Amino acid sequence: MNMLFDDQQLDTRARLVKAAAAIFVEQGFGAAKVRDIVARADANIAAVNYHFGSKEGLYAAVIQYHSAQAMENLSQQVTGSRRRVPAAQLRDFVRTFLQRLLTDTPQFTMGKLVAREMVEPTAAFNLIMEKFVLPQYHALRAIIRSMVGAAPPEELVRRCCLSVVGQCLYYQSARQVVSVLDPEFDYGEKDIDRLAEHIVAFSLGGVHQLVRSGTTAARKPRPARADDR
Amino acid sequence: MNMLFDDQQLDTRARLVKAAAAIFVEQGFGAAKVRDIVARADANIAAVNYHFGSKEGLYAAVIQYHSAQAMENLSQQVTGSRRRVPAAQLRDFVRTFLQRLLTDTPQFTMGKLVAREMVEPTAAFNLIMEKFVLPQYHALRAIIRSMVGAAPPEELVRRCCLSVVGQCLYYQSARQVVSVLDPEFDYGEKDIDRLAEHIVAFSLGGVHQLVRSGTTAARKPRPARADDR
Amino acid sequence: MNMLFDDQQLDTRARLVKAAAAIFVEQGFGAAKVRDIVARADANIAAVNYHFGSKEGLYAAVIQYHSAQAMENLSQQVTGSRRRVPAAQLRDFVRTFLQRLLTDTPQFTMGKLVAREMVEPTAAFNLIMEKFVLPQYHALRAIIRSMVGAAPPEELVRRCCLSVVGQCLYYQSARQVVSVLDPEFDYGEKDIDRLAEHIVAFSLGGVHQLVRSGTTAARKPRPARADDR
Amino acid sequence: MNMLFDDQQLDTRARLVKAAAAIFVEQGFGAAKVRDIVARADANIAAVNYHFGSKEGLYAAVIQYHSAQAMENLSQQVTGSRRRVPAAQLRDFVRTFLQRLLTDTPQFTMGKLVAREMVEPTAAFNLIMEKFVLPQYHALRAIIRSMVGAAPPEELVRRCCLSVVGQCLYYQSARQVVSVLDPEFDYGEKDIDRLAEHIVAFSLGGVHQLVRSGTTAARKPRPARADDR
DNA sequence: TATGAATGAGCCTTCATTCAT
DNA sequence: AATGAATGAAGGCTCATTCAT
Repeated sequence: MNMLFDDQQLDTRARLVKAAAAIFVEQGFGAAKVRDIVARADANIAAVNYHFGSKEGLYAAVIQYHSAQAMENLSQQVTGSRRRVPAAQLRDFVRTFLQRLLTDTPQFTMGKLVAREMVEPTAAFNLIMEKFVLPQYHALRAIIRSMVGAAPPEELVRRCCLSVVGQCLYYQSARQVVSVLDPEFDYGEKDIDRLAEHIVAFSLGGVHQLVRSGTTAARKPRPARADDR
Repeated sequence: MNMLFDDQQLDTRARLVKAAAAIFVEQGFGAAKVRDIVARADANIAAVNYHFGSKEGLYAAVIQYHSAQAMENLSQQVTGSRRRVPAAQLRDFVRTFLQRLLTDTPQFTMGKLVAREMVEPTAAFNLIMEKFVLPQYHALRAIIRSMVGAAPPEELVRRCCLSVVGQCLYYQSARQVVSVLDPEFDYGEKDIDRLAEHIVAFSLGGVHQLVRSGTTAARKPRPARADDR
Repeated sequence: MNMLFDDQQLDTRARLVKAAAAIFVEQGFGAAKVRDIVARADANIAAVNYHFGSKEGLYAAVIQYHSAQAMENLSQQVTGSRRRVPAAQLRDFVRTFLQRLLTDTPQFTMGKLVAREMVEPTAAFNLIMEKFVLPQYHALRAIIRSMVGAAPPEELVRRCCLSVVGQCLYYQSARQVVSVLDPEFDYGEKDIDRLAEHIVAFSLGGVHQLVRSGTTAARKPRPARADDR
Repeated sequence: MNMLFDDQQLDTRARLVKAAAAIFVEQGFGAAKVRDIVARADANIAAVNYHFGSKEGLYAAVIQYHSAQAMENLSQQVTGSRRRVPAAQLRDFVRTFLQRLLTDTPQFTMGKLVAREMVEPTAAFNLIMEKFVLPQYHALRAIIRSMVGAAPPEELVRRCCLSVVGQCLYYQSARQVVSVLDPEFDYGEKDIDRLAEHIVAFSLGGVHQLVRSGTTAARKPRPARADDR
């Protein structure tokens, strides 16, 4: 049911948002030039000011435009894997997270833009946090919590979340490094799936290890069980 | 052997390199202004082009200037922990890596600059890779390899390395996010030590889990064997 | 005979003229923005060019719209004080002139607009001269002439007129200066009345002095004669 | 002793100030374009920002540059006519004031700029008041006060000052009107002298009339005389 | 060797006007 | 008759670089 849009059929406003998303992702807010954006959108230089007030306004519009859809995607994803075991939920989360982050299809631009905003915050940082980062973080935290039980302190859960997210984000933030260390990794669907498997396995091992060892202020480490994974 | 430099005693060239390092780390290459750099170095506006040819040349000089010392630091570190068990070597590596990345002392600027270069590569990317990233990567790879033995494929080792590095780098790249999710984490020495403990424990668990499960993307984990870990 | 207009009942054209008058007076022709005018008139951005051809056309329309009423006002005023002695006529003239210039009621906008046009002429200058300035000037000239008799040359009468007008206009053109030199002068009705008294008395003294001394630029004032004044 | 400067011999900074003074006087601060100024000064577009920070900074520099000389001129003028009778002092004041206001020689630019600032205040208004307006006002007030004695209230003196200044300023602010009403007045030296005579005579008559009549808030109203009005 | 001045390309933004419906 | 969108010229300003001494 994916409609194919010819840019010609979109109005100027939509073309600007689309072009801006691509260029902001490629170059970052500061380095992006509105002249490049309007050229790509086949619009007039003054159109940005007319529709969005300023370059910053356009940036905020890009975020707002995608946030509704992103929220829905997340809730679908959470709902869809709610009845599965925690490890499977984690697998779903990581795979989807990586897809959004690494896939080059235009519908997944936001992941890259969000990643950029984490590394190089702009005035829209709070908006990004609220609309994208925190919802995803809470989803992940719920999964991790369901894996470790109620006993471990919040701090342990939080650090495990950040360890998971950090592993994923690295492949987006440090693409160039990855392409040097692992030239065969071409960010295709298959690569991403295998990477997801790795991160999930690594993280499951990490989480269980922490629960077992009870470090990081853990109050009651539970004994390891045979079916842990 | 740490010489104390009074800025007044440094020549213009050295003052420029020092000031540039600080500002490039704070703002990135693109956003840094040479006027700010020369102001901080108490030098003339034309000094950058005179001494280094261009803003890019100054950036390269900053990297070159620090690379020798960095190499030495790394080899000392590697030598120092060579006789310890792999887990302890990993602990040393992670702790040092995090210190360089997160500590605000001026002598550790390069870690942040390298982190920035991974996320936002410039013309100096290759130089950075060669002088900083690859040496550290090889050191980490050797540690991981010594943990898993000769059997597991190179791909598994590489991914474990990136999982370790990704966890560390996230705390530098996404400082703003961390400060929202964990406001009490203030990047002090104690915080960094505890964080290192977490990442080491998490990563040991992850590595062992992957060794247990046999391959990077194996669907059917084999039963754990006695000599695991 | 003052009709009360509800802005809602005026058509776009009339609302534009009204809004434009206010904004042109406040900011001058050059600094006024048609976007502000149409916003105030609750009209479309294209309405100005549609109805008046251009910003300049709107400005001309504002002047035209008010000129008919202004002419009538002046003739009423002249007729009303025709049978009084010249000094009383001058008092009427100055008081009315100042009221139009200094009072903030919207029905007296034109005085301020005319004052602005004198100081900063635009393409509409000739229109303003013909419709507003010259009629008033001729009225004032007639009063002065009736005070000095037929003997004094036209030049003397003209300069006296300009001296009277200059005194009045200063309080409009240099409002900011007046508010510094005389902070208690708040352009209220009472202030304006007292100011009119001053200017009339000062000007009567000036005119009589010049008549006594005989010529405009006499170097050696002749002794006063019995029939002076 | 008037040195002739060839613009080529002035440095960029001075050429900018000179060109800016002329253009600011001609067009006002808002309408003046820095591209026109730098073209006239034969300088680069970035020179304004380099030397003065901004267009506003250049405007302030123009004022500052002329203020020192203006202060000195005024004090010389005051000293020079101190021993003369008040009427002669007034004649000196008005003549000098008019010359600065109306003469087209470049050394007298400030008068016109100050006049413009009174009518259309900018951010530099306070500076202009302090450096130009108030000193001249105090000089004039002293002259008027010496003419009327100590008895009349300050308000009367102030209004007489404003009446004198208003007459003078009108010939600058409303040049276009004057050129219509009095086409032969060409702002030459002779015209200005005769105008000064008129304004002085008119004002002397005005001041004396007011002292005689004791109006405008006089504390002790004298009994009305038969020949009043 | 080292500097303060000068340069020009290019940035975001503003604004009166025109277009297409 | 009237509108919202679109236009393009032009504005002030920034910045790495080069010039002239």
